[in-house]
Amino acid sequence: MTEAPARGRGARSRDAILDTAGELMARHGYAATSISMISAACGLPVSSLYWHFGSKDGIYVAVLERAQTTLLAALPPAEVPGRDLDERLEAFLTEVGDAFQRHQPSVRLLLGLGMVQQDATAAAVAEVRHYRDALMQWARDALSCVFGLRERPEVADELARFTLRMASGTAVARWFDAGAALETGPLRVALRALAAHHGVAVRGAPE
Amino acid sequence: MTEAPARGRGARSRDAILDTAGELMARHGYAATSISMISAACGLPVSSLYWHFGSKDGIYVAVLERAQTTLLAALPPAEVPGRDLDERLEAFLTEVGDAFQRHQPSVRLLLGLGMVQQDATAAAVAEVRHYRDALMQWARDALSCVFGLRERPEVADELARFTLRMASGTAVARWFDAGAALETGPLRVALRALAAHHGVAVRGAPE
DNA sequence: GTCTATATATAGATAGAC
DNA sequence: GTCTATCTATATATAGAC
Repeated sequence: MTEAPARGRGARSRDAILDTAGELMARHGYAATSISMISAACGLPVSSLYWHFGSKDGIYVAVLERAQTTLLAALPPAEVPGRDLDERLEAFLTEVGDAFQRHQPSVRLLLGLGMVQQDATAAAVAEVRHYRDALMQWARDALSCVFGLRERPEVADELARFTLRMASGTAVARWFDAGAALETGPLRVALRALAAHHGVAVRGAPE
Repeated sequence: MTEAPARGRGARSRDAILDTAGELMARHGYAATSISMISAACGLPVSSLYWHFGSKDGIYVAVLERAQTTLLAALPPAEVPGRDLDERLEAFLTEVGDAFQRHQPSVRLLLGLGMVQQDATAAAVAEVRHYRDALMQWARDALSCVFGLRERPEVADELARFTLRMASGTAVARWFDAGAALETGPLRVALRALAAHHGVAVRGAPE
């Protein structure tokens, strides 16, 4: 969206800046991360940061943009494999749990916007909204595939919302208790029960 | 913990400072809220803020402390009323949903610490940990009462964790979509299913 | 594209009169 | 306890040589 990601000398600097900025912002938050901190951490002078991104907010937007791209690109296809519901549900939960585990910094970064949303640029907010929408749609599609909900979009919607909120809540828990993982076991039971509650055929009781 | 809350001239100022500081910090986050902003918003000079709280961090701790006290005091007794499981579960969910709705700023404030945790004082972190622990214990006790889990503490634990994570996730959702409420309907279905999954007697199928 | 040097504003915090 | 005035550090951002 901003520029091609892989080129000569300047592009490497660009990436280095985004790497360290992302790491620092994920750890300290946007407001608490200063340009000088980023400069010191990545070795390039402040003026270079401004040459590349124009402003602190520009860096922020670029960081979010990249985190979003990375995270969305890593999502598996919404066509969850598996011949029956149980296999697909298992595959879905494994994928979600893994992605959640692998992309901790991105998740943190994107969640963190909440605390600065009021001050953030329209561009930054839009970036995160887009990310959120894309994630939601993916979850909806994947769950629709898992439970066969092509005719019941509102159910797919509820299940997706449920799943994402549980994931967000777990991310929050991780702020206090590093190492908190997405509990896919209870989530599986809950999703099955919710589907069944809406009259979706769920071969075999949850227990 | 810091001083008596209701006295003459100075105490009113103290409260005014905490009110506006809490509001600003809940909206912008800790780092993005400056002493001068608070001073301007509440009318008292910066030196008064320092006289009362010593430092910006002191204000933060006091704000968290008060938010915690308020929130915990508002929690209903863990002895959830109701003659059968369904009545108690309903009462529990209503209470949680209401508290969640009523105390939005406190929740936001306490969640927000996550983003500054790395830099925050030990005192601030301890404050939030204590809050979190108290909330968790309350949920555990209440759910234990709802489902009759005195002999199954690990199940009560799982249900409480599940509930709190869902609540946290919903708080996050509210950052993007104001007006997002705790969906007690799906939560009820999920909790019943989880209890049943662990062999707890849950008279009547969830649907 | 990267560097040194710097402009300008505001941050957190204090001094001391009242 | 509250005020005005101020110290010092650091923030974002720019200028201009290389």
